[in-house]
Amino acid sequence: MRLDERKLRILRTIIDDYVMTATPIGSRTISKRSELGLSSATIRNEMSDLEEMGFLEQPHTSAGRVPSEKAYRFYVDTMMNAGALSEDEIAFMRSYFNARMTEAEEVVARTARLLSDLTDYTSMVMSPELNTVIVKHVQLVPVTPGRALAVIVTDAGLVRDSFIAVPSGCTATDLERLSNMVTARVKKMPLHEAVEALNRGAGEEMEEQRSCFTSVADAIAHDISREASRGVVLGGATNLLKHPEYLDFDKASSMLAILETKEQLYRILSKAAKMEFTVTIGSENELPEMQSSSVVTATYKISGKPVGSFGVIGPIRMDYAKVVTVLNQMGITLSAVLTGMLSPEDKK
Amino acid sequence: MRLDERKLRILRTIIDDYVMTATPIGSRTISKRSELGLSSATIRNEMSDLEEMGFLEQPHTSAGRVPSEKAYRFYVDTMMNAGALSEDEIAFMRSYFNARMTEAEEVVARTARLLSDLTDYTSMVMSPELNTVIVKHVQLVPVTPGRALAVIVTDAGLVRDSFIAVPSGCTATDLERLSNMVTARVKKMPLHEAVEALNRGAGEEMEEQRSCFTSVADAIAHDISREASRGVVLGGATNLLKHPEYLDFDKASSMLAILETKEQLYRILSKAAKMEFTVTIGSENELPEMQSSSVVTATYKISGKPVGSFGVIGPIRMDYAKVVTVLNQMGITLSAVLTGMLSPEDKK
DNA sequence: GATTAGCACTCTATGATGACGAGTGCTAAC
DNA sequence: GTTAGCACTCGTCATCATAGAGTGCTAATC
Repeated sequence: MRLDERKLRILRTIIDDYVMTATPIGSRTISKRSELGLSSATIRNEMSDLEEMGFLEQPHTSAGRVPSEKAYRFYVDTMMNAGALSEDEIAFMRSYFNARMTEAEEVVARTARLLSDLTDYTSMVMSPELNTVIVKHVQLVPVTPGRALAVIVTDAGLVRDSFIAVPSGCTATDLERLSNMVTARVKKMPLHEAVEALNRGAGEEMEEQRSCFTSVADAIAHDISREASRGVVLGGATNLLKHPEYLDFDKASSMLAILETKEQLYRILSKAAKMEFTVTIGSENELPEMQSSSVVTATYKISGKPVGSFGVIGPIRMDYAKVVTVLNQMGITLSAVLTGMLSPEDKK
Repeated sequence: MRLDERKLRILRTIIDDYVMTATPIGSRTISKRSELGLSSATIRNEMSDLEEMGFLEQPHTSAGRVPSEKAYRFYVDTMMNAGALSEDEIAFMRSYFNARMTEAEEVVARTARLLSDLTDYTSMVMSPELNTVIVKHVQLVPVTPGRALAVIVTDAGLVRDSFIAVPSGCTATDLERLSNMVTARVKKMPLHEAVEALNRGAGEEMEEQRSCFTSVADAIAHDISREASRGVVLGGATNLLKHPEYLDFDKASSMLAILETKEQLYRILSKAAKMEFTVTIGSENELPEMQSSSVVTATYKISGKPVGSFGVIGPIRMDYAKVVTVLNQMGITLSAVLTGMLSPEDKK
């Protein structure tokens, strides 16, 4: 059977309508709504065909029909035209990030909020991945006699810090000298290489600071490994409850549990970070608990280099066109904001 | 009417039972459960009295009875014996905080998790309040030519940092000098005084670094004001859904919305931080959305100085005795962990 | 040949009805 | 003061009938 122009228009109308109303669509509704000027009987025949082809499903005999996952997949792949946001909307998005923001974490949090507000779905944003980023400078700041703060500055201008223990005999001057030594050691290395370099052990040149040295190495390694659990920020988790598909108690509950632990989300976003866009519909998701939801993701960049991803989670009946449009614009805006914020002097 | 020993025992049995089962308790149940050896008819009379006194309520004529808010209040104030956790449980709690943790934020996150796991309610933990804490040292770390990281070290060993903009002409040495100047200026001041001192403007001694100086002041002020939104960590938000009182959709939804924004929680915890313990039952809560829930909070200390609070949120039908016991022990453990972590050499 | 009107059929949602059971309050007996 | 007994209340649950939405099929129409 061929999927001719008329069938396409009918399918699109059904999808659009169902995305809005979340109730099965009957032939009469389509007959009135679409501009085809066909009677409900004709539509019925077409819908019957579409069902046979796997694009529609009937919850039960006397209900209307509902788009299948295959229909959404088809819609996303070939029918959807992802428009652009209006000037006003883009301006609004920009204005959401004000100049006062100084930390990447803050930008990430705002992004999550904005995404969930704009789409009415739940959003998730992975904070920038720094492994590919290059160490520029390490500074040890004395805190109490026994401890110091290790600040690791990277080329993109992002910063990681963590506490380390130092021998209590260490003076501020010692730390200063140690900072310089460590910096000399790891300068221009990507983070993970820097860890290795430090683990390789202290050279003879810093015999007496050996224990400090290993502390720094440990701290960095620890910091990187911890990233998994802290790297995802959620927005609008309660938006889930706005959609009738989550009225089912167990569904809502298991979904919220997944959102809460964040580890799964981190996995999803990490995987998605490899592609500019991903749309994962229902059973295409790996997690069983997510197979009645859909996930759309996009990536963002700093100075042209992809460093993280973000996305929304919602029911399979999702307004994919709108979501893709918003995510697309958000990727552009977010990349610009981060690039501008972190390296104001080298906007390319 | 007097509240004699027998009435007390009956009331306690009803509360205990209701906390477990969440279903109204009938006279027959009590007659069997309690060791008083009384018939259901007698219990009925007593329950009728208790209802007249305002301790019990009937959802409808032919249901059992349910403790009123007044009953819980009375229970918490006079009947409850907050036991202690067993050695094993305390050991478990301790083991949850391992030695590798270096940042207060991480301890806070673990605490939230642990609290919600132990109680089955939703927990919230406010991260340490540093306003009362004294500035010890300010260090500026160069990041990119145009910006630096201002690290503020306090006497308790806690650290705040934020980015600031600096004139691009500034060299590392300039920053080093500036660090020393700023430190000299604000040393031994509480954070908010330090802000004022910095706002008062640069002295003549640092004419040329004036703009840096105000940047630092701004950054600190900004940092403090931002505390409200980032200072609360949630644990086990989905635990809410475990309790039948939140089966009502609107209730669950509005509650989750409150949890999500966190600002209200910050307000609650700030207020509660003034008292060692608080128990707020149902309509005693200020927020209308929370009047069908209860909140129990406690505080924690660093080196004997109260610096923050934490608590749980659950249905009015809460196991107050257990919650208070857990919070109490958690306060002790958390204080010890933080004190030990941040100033290992001055455990008092 | 495509389209449509008409109609029988299916299935859900809704609301009414009645039996059941849990629990109470009261009275009279112990 | 306590308890057995009983009538009464009220919510829950299952049953049943009805209305309405939607379909598939057939026959008539364009």
